[in-house]
Amino acid sequence: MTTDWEKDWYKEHDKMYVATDCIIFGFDKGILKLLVFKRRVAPQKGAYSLIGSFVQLKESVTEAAKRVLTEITGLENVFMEELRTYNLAERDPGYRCISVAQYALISIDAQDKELVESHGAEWHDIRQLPALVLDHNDMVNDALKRLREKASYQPVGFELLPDKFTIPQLQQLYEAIYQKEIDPRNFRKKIMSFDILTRLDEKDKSTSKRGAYLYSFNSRQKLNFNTKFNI
Amino acid sequence: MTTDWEKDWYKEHDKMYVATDCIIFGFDKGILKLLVFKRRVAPQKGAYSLIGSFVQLKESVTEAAKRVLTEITGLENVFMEELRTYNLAERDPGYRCISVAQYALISIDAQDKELVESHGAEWHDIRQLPALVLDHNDMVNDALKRLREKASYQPVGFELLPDKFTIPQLQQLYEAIYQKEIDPRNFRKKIMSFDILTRLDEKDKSTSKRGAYLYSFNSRQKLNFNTKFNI
DNA sequence: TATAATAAATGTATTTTATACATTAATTAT
DNA sequence: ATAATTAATGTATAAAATACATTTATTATA
Repeated sequence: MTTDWEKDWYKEHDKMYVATDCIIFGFDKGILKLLVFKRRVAPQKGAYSLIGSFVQLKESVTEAAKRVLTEITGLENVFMEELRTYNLAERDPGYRCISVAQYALISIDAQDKELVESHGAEWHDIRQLPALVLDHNDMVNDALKRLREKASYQPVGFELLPDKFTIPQLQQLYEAIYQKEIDPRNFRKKIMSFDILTRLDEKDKSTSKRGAYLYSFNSRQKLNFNTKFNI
Repeated sequence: MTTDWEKDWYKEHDKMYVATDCIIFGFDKGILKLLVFKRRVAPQKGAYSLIGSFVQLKESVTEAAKRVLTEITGLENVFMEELRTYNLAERDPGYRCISVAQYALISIDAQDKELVESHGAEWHDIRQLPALVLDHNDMVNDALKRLREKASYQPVGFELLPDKFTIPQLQQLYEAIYQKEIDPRNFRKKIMSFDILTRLDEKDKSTSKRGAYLYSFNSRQKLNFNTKFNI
């Protein structure tokens, strides 16, 4: 395919490390959380960081992120989307390394809790995060911003809930994403208008005597991209 | 900062080439255009590609993109935003190389036309693009999609117009971005409601006897992010 | 077994925004 | 003076967002 001449042309240029870091969101008891881990190896042993990995030559960046995510949470087929690259020449004091940040939404109760703990990973309230290494706090802030933007024009975040959830739980999730209160009548009306939820014949009575109906999420295929979703 | 032990830890991992490719949009005579260039060197000499460069160790990805953009168009301070990475292990048949795609919006009449031509770069109607090398056509399609999304929730694309422009020109731009006709009464009403344009005491009479008032764009600071911009 | 307590569920009126649509105005060329 | 041409404008209707209070189902307990 390429001639030797062409390969030489490539070789004139610089190579660098490419990493990927995962901003992993979860939602538990009304609180939006982030999975961070306490580094057990150098560099920066003992410091908090996002979960990440160097990208290997044989794998795509996406594959690298999924590899590390599965390794730590036991989950596969997780919703994950590229956020952006962090690419300043001096961002990593060790070597030149760019990082492709990706954010993931996972259902906390689907995770392999022991596996997570065995890797030194911890769930932290998004409003009270520790200082993270390098530019990882920037990544988290940018990911949160992206999540809010995305939620403003399409239903989002169902990946953060268990398979069966109640409308009040879904509302709590939106309140956690936006960090503001939402009117329950308007919220329900809006969500229902999208026709993406199926009401089950089951109730969750853990938070009220009356109980709230459980719903499951329909495939999102029918969603019109231009749907306005201002809540 | 880092110990030798830590440096060894880095060195266990793979390095790769990091490139950046620019999806450069322009707007000329009512037509949305893309700047592509005919490669004068291997690999793929003679083929069309986006304008791009390998990222050097001493520069950020953003700097690399601006370097090549200035080199080819003579422009500085161009609007440019990261689109996403293209990172499949097998995307480049030569060597492992990921590309950070960035899209730029430039005012065609501000470019250095001769410089552009001297680099073999050409403006092509976005609706009739030639086949581009590697995954560059994907990049263009994704960038167009992003541009449309962005335009749906905030005024965008003023960078594609000269400093002074008329409302009909601005409408043409939106029609080119969305590839559909827009009602001129509703368009004007909507644009004016944002309070981002200043009417000048000058008219452009190149397209009508009556002439259309020229406007300039106010700083976008006052824009509310949540502004709905469905046209 | 009646009552209190509690969160879930619902409806309506008002305001804002989007959409659809046709005429008049300013200017130049003839 | 008139014809030709694009720019500029307004209004009525439909759809969506917002603000707001009461009833319902259920359990615990008096």
